[in-house]
Amino acid sequence: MLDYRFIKENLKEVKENVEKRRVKANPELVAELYDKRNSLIHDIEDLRKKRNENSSKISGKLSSDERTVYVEKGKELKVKIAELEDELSKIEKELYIEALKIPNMSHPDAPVGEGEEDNREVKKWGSVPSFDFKPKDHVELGKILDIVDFDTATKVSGQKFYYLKNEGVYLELALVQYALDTLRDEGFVLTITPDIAKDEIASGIGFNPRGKESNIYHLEETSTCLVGTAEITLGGYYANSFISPSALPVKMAGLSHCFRKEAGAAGKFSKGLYRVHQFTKVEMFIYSHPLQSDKMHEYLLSIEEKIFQGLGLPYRIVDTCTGELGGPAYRKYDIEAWMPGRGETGGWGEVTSASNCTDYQARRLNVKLKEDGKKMFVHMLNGTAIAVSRAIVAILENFQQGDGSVKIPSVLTKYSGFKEIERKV
RNA sequence: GGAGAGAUGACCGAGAGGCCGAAGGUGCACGCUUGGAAAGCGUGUGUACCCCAACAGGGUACCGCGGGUUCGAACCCCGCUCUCUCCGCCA
Repeated sequence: MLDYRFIKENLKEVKENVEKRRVKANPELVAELYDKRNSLIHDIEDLRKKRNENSSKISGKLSSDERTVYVEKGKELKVKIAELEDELSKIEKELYIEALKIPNMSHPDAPVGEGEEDNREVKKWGSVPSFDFKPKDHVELGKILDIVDFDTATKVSGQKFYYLKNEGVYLELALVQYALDTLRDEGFVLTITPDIAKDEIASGIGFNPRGKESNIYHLEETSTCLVGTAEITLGGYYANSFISPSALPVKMAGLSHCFRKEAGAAGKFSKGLYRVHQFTKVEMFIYSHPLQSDKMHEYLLSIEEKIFQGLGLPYRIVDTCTGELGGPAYRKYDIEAWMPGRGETGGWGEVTSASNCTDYQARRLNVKLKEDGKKMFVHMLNGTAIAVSRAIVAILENFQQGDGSVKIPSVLTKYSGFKEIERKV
């Protein structure tokens, strides 16, 4: 979230940004509530001061008459204070809820726009494969290679679940290892994170753990949820703490499962592995000095590129437009890999996303840094190293052969133990 | 899951209704001392928010979290969470 005072003092800019982001939020109301809150606090503190003075008089030697007077006075003050405190807590609740709706400010260079079509393509890498046969999509390939089974998963778990089978299993593990090795070499601290997190952590990151629109699964009778990404568990790692400036940037990688409800997300590009309720992902996370975060953002993107270049997958980089940034991001780069099975002629499909969330998450999670006696919130960034299910889509579809077999990127073979997957049916 | 013990500032640790934002110690910072260092001495050393031009000053709150009792609560009462020990269960 943004700082209340910042909202009030930069009302014009915040309003403009809300427009750019295409979100429903009311910065003016926040500023108003903030003022109301402050004046209430002022009054309450004043009364509390009186109460403290009054009660300290009672501790001295007093006649019983005097004593009674002060006690009565104290009782009066107590009632008044309680009234104002009730009012304050209402206002604060409202203020908080309203402030939460306000998105992060946007990077001046982020393209302004509404939807996908307004994203700015900043780079293309590799060449889109041309086939001398009609390429299959990954669903069909998964079936004939006998490595992905949707039908049984639908019976057992429901729609948008899948079993990985046979080489599919090794393919997932190989991708994970490849990503982890890459990140280890980059000096990241490797972790396997919990797949469950407390609501307060999830919402600190910017996920709404409850509610119908929420994309994440809340666990009944607990105040926890299944993580939609390890961004949550990695971002919670340093919640409520100070990080020493000399330790920055803190670079962490987290392997986790990701669970997403994806309610109402059915669509033409949602088939197969592209949009599923559960997948495995290696996530990168950086706690950065505020002055370094733009640079760290580029760094995360460069690692993502390295990983996809290593896999030999053609991709493009997109600078996400303001309407698509989501609440916490200040700027976001997506990598979209070429997916020949997408639509009639193939298309780009998002495989990674790197966001600079500046201090938006750190403020709620209370992750600070003290430098020269000054305290500030750290900047938090996240990026996908490998979202396994989507990487599999791209690999199967790009590296398919005329006979339906699929060649495996050479960087993976030392982990997978095979160079290609042969057709089984 | 059952039983017990505990949760105080960066850390250790006092405290058992008003004199406590909190003794003492350690650590840390600065200064003195020294050829230099150690020791020693002195001073300082939490967080958040509000007022304010002010990292000058003032105020309020915070002793795990949330309620309650009281004129007044770190201290009393209730609920919760977490940690430790023992038992059970178990990959």
